[in-house]
Amino acid sequence: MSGRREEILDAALAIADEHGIGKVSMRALAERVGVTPMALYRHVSDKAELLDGMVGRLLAGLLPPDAGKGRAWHERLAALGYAVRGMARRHPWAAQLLFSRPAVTPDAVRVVDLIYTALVEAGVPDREVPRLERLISTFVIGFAASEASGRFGTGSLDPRGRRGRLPEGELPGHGRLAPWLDLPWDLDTEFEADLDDLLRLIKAVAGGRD
Amino acid sequence: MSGRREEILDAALAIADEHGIGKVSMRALAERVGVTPMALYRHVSDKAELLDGMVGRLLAGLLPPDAGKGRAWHERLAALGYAVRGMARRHPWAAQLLFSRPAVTPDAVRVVDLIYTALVEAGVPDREVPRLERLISTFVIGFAASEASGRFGTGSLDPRGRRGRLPEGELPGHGRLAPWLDLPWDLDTEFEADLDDLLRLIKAVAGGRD
DNA sequence: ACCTGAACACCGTTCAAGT
DNA sequence: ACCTGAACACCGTTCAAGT
Repeated sequence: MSGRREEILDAALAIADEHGIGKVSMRALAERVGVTPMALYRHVSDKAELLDGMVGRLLAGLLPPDAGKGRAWHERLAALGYAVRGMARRHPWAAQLLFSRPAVTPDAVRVVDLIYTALVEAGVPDREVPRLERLISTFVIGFAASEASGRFGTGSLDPRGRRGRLPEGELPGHGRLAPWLDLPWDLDTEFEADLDDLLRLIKAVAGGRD
Repeated sequence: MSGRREEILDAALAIADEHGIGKVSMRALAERVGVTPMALYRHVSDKAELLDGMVGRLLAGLLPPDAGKGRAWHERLAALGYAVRGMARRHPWAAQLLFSRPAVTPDAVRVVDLIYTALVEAGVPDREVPRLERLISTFVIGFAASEASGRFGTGSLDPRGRRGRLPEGELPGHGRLAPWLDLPWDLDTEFEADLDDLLRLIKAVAGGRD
């Protein structure tokens, strides 16, 4: 509709990408658009609605143009997973926001529908499909948010520091796994292995019951 | 150490539980403690450090006093999962914060160690244990955060509203699953089923390779 | 050691007024 | 229809000063 609203969302995305979501204020945004803060409220009802609009923009870019036609269900699911993670890496501020609101915009519903149809095609019983969709999307968004926020740490340094803080013997697990915890690890291959495991889980639900 | 710091954290938790995390400001906190805002900086270096301290408090209450001695690995994992979800239900503001910082406090490391030892006992190959720990904790925290923030919607009303927004035929998945989407659903049994599926996944990794 | 007062550089949002 | 100015009720944090 209004080209002004799109211009405002463009500017908000630019600020978030350049300086972090914390710098996206109505005042800073207004200055970037070249207008008074109050003028924004003509095109956006709220700051919350502004953030929703920003997330909506990213969701719109998530779907493959052909919806993955001609590819197997597990390829379509994996592609979507990689797309979400890639989006979170390009826009680290976005992952946290995905947790805050239900998927009600048209683009978000389309993404959910893509997962539904893939799960149905995989042979998951109809009544289990919505639950598995939430399981998968929760994990994928959670992984993206963890990565973006630094919850996964940086690798080799962290575990070493952790073991140092508590007395030996109080952390038997860390002690036994020490050789693996000291190794640098790669989130790309980890995410790949996680998606593999989730596909296996889907197949188990598809084949194991009903 | 300083009893003053504990008093400050108590007050911050009380404000967050009563009025939401958004009302936890240095100024409001100071007033509740009965002191000037600046006095807080003697006991807390930062607002970020204050939030870390609040999360630390909750993590300390998460571990079973006996570390689950005498119970099977899958019982210990499930108990921890329910504990995390319960915590997020009592303190809805906390789940989002768990995503923001790596688990480096002593209590957080103890929780990670509990999962490590359970996975080792389950027969998961050592080198896969850290990855599976991250997979499980990411899902559990993600579920808790989704529930606390309303990402999962409220049930019956939401899917009906969703389908209405897009033309028929554009959402084949929603169309097929309509009977299940209109049903009210229960997050308690959903979380139980999810944990079951994750335990199955763990067993598959434990038995299937290496 | 512990706390205060005043100040700086910010917020989101309302409301009446301008063109 | 669209934008502005001034104002209200807030923020986190620094810094010099008090006891």
